Amino acid sequence: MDYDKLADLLFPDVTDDPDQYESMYPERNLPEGACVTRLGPSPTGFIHLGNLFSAFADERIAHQSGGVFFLRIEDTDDKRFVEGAAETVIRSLDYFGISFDEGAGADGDTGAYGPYHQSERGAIYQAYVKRLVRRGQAYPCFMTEDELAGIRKTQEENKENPGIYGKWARCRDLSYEEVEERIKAGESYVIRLRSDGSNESPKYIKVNDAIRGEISMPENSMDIVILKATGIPTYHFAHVVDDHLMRTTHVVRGEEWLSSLPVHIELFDKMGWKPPVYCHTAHLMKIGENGTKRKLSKRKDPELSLDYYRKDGYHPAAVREYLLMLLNSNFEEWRIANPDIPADEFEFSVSKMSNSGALFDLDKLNDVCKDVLVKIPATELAGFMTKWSEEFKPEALHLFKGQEDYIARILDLGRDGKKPRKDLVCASQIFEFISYFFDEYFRIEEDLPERVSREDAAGILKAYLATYDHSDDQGTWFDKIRDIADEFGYARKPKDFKKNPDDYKGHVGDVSTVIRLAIVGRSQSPDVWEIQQILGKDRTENRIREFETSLERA
RNA sequence: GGCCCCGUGGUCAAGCGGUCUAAGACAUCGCCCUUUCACGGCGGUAACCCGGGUUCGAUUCCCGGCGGGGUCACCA
Repeated sequence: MDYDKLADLLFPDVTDDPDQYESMYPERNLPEGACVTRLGPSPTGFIHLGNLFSAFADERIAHQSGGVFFLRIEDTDDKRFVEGAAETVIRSLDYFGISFDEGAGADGDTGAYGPYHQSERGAIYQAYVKRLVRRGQAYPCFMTEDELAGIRKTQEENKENPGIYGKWARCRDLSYEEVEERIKAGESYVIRLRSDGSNESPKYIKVNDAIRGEISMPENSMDIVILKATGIPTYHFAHVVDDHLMRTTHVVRGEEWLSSLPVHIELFDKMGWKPPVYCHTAHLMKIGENGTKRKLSKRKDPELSLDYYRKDGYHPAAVREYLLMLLNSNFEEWRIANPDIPADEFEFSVSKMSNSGALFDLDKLNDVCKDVLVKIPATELAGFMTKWSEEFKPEALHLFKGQEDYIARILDLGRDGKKPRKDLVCASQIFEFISYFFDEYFRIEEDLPERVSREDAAGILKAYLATYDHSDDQGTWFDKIRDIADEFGYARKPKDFKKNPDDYKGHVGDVSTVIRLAIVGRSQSPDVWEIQQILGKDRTENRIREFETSLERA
């Protein structure tokens, strides 16, 4: 068979010498040890937690080493195309503080290694495929879908390995004439790799995965499709060509790719290129309905969607912190030792990445949020609340927009000192947490303490109002409450009550709870005196009065 | 089913042949602090999947089971 002739028949218009691309996209001029990574999302633009997880790793590996992190849109499947994918991806990741150095962008590509949309790289792929054909390492295949399905069926029945190899690769050795004839007849065809691997007695290949160490697998023996009937390459081929030409040094991807690694290794080998360092990450898991771990699925699990966290108003810095914890097992300990250093200064290491699937733990995320939010200045959080309500709680926007100073004072309640309060988790929770500051949301949510009668409560409030002086300092203020406790037969100090419970109706805590109830509508809140200072004299007195009259009325 | 990955408390995980009567964090329980809650402090419950080897000695190495996950497309 004259492969040159076959190559020209298949690709009459392709005249490019693929070697020209080697000089068009030379080795990157980077310092020793700098890594080049990439994110290659399909163009649905939908970024989920798994992508984010992987993107953090990519970003850290590149930026920590002084390398390059770029975005390549992998739109080789026209069925999945969505307009404006690059913008969506960039926006989603930017929200979490991840930025690209080059690649696909909202306003076109930047960088010298493009195009960064696979759909625009047709000429490059074709040139290399043509060369493969010329070398006899790839061939056209005319098998129809039905034929393929039939093969699979017999293979299954005979318990043979499924796939196109050996005798099943029926188009492997077609004559030039037959190929020419079938093309003329308008038959559609794909280009398959002519694999050198043996299906019966495969050699084993060893690959050093940066996360998993040495893994050994049977070599590839399948004549996989490298160019679809549409002339567009499959993922496998595009990955090999692109990551070589774009000079990617580290490929971070999910472990679902592990099983196609032999294909990629053979492809790199046939192309005469050195494969990148592979980093196969474990999947994020969740507990399924049957109580077992399973991969998070983007169709079934809302918590995989980034919008899920945006809706609840999880702060990006917290999500980032949490994901970093899952990504690198020693991050958490580092964080405990270095509570105030930016996360970027943590020395990320690929080898410390977990190789078993981590269960997503909302409790842990919430806890991380508390620690992260307590370090964010209140004014910044106030702005965050405005943005969040703009998108997810528009009916409450007026409470935040333009009110940032007021909100900041509220959010700062009890956050100073060496033991700051940590009650802020996420925007939706914060809204709920501070809702009593908004008159339209304020209401009495809980009952009086058990030890306080309705009459006593009304009396306590009356007495409180009578002695209330908005300019009292905190000490004076609470002394007055102790006096009221005394007056109504409650112990001035809880300890007195504990010692002699029969001498009192309760203790000062019960009395202050009544006041707290009047002011915030619930029995738990930050310091009431500070709340009153923010609320102001009038609103404070009004709330006391209103609760008192409501108690008397009933 | 073939192939591959993974297997330490409820969860995330240290451990890389003896220092393991197995660290830490979250969750949980109890106590302390305290006008409530939160914070903080102290303490408790709780784990090396099973069976064979190798070894003076296995959580750690090897093999076999078992369990979980992934993958076997002209999808990525």
